[in-house]
Amino acid sequence: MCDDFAMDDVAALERDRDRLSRSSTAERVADILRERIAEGFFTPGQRLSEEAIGTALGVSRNTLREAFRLLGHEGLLRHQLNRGVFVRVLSLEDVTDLYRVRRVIECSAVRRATPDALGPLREAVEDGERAAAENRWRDVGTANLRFHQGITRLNGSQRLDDLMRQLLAELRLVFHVMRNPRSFHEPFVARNRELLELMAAGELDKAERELAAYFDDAEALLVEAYRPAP
Amino acid sequence: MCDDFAMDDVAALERDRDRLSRSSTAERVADILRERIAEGFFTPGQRLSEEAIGTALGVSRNTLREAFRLLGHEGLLRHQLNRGVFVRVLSLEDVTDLYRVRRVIECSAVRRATPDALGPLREAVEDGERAAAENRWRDVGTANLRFHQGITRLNGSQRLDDLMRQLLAELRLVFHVMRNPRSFHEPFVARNRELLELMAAGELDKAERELAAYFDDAEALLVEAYRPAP
DNA sequence: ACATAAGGATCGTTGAACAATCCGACAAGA
DNA sequence: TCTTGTCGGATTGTTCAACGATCCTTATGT
Repeated sequence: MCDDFAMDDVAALERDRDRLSRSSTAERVADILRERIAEGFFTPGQRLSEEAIGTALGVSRNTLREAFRLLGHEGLLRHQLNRGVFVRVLSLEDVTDLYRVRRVIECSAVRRATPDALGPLREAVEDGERAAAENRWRDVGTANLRFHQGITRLNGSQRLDDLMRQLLAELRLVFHVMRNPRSFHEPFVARNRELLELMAAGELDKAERELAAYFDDAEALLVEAYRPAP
Repeated sequence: MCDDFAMDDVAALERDRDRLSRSSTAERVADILRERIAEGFFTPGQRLSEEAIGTALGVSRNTLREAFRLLGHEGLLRHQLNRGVFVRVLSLEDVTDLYRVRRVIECSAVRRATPDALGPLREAVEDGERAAAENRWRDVGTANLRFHQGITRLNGSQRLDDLMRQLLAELRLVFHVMRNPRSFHEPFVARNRELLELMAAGELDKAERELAAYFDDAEALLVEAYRPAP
């Protein structure tokens, strides 16, 4: 009888799991498009045709339009009335603003670092170092984004985590335009390690100053080289 | 001839301005709904019926669904699959997170205050004081929100301004649930004045500490009294 | 009282249709 | 040759009708 109750309980939980993953078609289409943009399949400036994509994905235009609206607020798409939807091309001002926000959020986060919260950051740093040693620069970039998402999480705010996820997705659009990702990722592998060790040692003021300098350098490097199509 | 060119130039620019303000019906519907939520016409927890609102506004359900998607990301609406769209009810955790974000953003902003940038803040403080003297507590709340949007603007970041606009709209949902807005606005009229004067005097460290204490107090007051419907 | 089935309301999606807008190609005029 | 105007085609934005799926409420049976 106690065993019977446990079996029913487990079955009910499995049904709940099924419900958690249900989503509307519009949301699933948005997921697909989000991934395709992140991996560079759809490139900055490209127009997303309702007709073509609706046909390719086997969904109606209305559903696709809902999906486009879902992505609009994430800074990935730009709607132009009567002309369609385009993958965003970030301006130099956008890049500058991205870094301004990152300074505010990530420098605040670093001041809250405790050694027991650094596990995921350590992992990202190690993954980045490994990928760099093997010349996998795309993977270095990915590990770097994880490192910064991890820093943000030190703030302990869901909203800031969500915002940073979006900012890093936008930044990825910037990198898609760049010709040589190695030059933007390579210098920062060692600096991520340095930041991590400063935080682990509790030298939080120093970590914050180092992170601010890091952003100054990263921004200058990017602004110097970023050439969005006009 | 040189005069003719100048006249044509001006006329072309005016036409561009007309184009700037054109928007799709879905966007205009979202604007209307956003205002109606902000003013409390649609209240937290209320379900927004596609049928009823579509009929009332004279737009099709598809257009309305697009408008709902536009508002979803602003934290004003909550989609529930197969059950409809509801005006968000913020949880206590939401309130706590809102204040966490505000501390990060607004305390960073205060450190950047310069006397020549304080005009709009001064105006908001004065409007708030005037409204309080006349017992217009809703207007006090509005002036308070303007003051804080003004603080955020000191960061000089469009993205942070947009984020704060959204956070303050969410906070307004919290106030709609509260029974006595006066008790939440009154103590902060004088504290806004104090913050303003500290910034004007260049005492930025002190202003930042005062703002952090302000948020601790405001959050505690709100968390103590906020009772969202279950 | 509890469980089950049925009915109604509504959401999610599809597809067709039409009006409006935009862009490109081409022709005409200076 | 360059500029302007016109037209046609492509596409977007919106509406409408329809249908299946889901959820909630109500009714019925045990």
